[in-house]
Amino acid sequence: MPRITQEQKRLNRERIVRAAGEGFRLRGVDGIGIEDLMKAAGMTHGGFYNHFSSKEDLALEVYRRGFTDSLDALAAIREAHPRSARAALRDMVDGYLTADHRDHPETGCASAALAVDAGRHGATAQAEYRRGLEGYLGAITEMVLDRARQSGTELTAAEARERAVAMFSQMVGALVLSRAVAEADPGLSDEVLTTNRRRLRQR
Amino acid sequence: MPRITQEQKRLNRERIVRAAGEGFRLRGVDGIGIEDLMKAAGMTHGGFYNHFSSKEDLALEVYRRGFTDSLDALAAIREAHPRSARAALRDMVDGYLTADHRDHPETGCASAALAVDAGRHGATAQAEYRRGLEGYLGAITEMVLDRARQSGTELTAAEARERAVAMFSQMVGALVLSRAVAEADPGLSDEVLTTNRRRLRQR
DNA sequence: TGTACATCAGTGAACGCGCGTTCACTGATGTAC
DNA sequence: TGTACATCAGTGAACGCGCGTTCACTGATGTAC
Repeated sequence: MPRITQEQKRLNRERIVRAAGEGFRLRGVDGIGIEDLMKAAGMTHGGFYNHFSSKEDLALEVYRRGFTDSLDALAAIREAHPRSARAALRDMVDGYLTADHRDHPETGCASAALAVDAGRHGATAQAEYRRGLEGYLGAITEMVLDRARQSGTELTAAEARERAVAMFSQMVGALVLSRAVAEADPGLSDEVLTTNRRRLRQR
Repeated sequence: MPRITQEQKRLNRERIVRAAGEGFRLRGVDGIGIEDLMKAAGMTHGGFYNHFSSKEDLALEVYRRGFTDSLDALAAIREAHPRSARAALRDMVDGYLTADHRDHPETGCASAALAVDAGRHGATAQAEYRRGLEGYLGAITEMVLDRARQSGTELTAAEARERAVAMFSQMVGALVLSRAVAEADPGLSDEVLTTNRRRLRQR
């Protein structure tokens, strides 16, 4: 059957990256093999090296893309509330700290699912992760500034950034902790989500 | 040379658990092998199965012990400030969110280093993790209650628990994020630590 | 536009390595008398 | 208390499996004329 169209090749590569994005989030970079990833992408494992020079190379691509979906989602939330950054922030927090997000790391935030992996996989991986994190923090900072502006409150850019960093740290920690006990203690897991949602809403 | 004393066997087992505690925190349960762990414990790999029935069995032991050191440390902090829970809480946060703790996950908080692993390794692992987490949250809740009592403020147990959950979530998230970019962007990594330290101190 | 040939993406077998686990062996420890 | 024997913790080789990676092959695509 091969050879295939250049366009088809591009699509196939895309499917590998997507499958890896889900597999790595769910089971960790070390927790899933190339054969399984390629199977999930609908191919056999041999062709992998037509697209990537190594598994590590693929992991870097996944770290690089990891935040783009999240940033798109954030942008959509902001567009849905053009006149109220307060409402947008509330939607962001409420959407982030849900049972659904906890139960589906494979399609969720890269920051929470890949943070520990990135920390362990060296400076190159971290550099990609870092770019996404900065983008995310920057977007939240803007939202915090918008909210202050819209409510007529005084707020320096530095203070807004501080709030964004603290807010996002709490969001990530809450998601990670709720996942860590999700199967063993659903009640505690839910408590972590709802408590953090409520308290983050109070800011 | 073998056979050895029963007491010596107990000590050897302890060294394996300690080495695994550090190795798993640093490189993940899937990231380090039994040969390396046994070498770190000062033995050859063959004897491993005199102590544990499988690697998973060892991982459970590590999860089980993971929080005891942290809980001991917390108890020490509380004893150091018998009259001021406010000071104890400040010490806890300041000690947790340091560059030293970030740079040495192998001897640090199990919650932050093993959370993602525990989430991925099924209900048995999570059950052990959960016990430690509950202990930690319980201790922080008590400290928050003590602080309110000492300052003459009204505070329900439920409200104290909420504050403890939110506080610990933020601490874990901050540590995880700061580790995820530590090598690639030390400035950002430090910012995450200091910002969260400052904001947590304001509660 | 048609033809002839080079290219190359996917296939599936194979390689080599490391990992978790098993095993025969050793000899000091534990124990039964 | 002493002796004779069973036990069993550590050693290091070996096993089997899965993983990341390589490779010969195929045949449709891309391209040169």
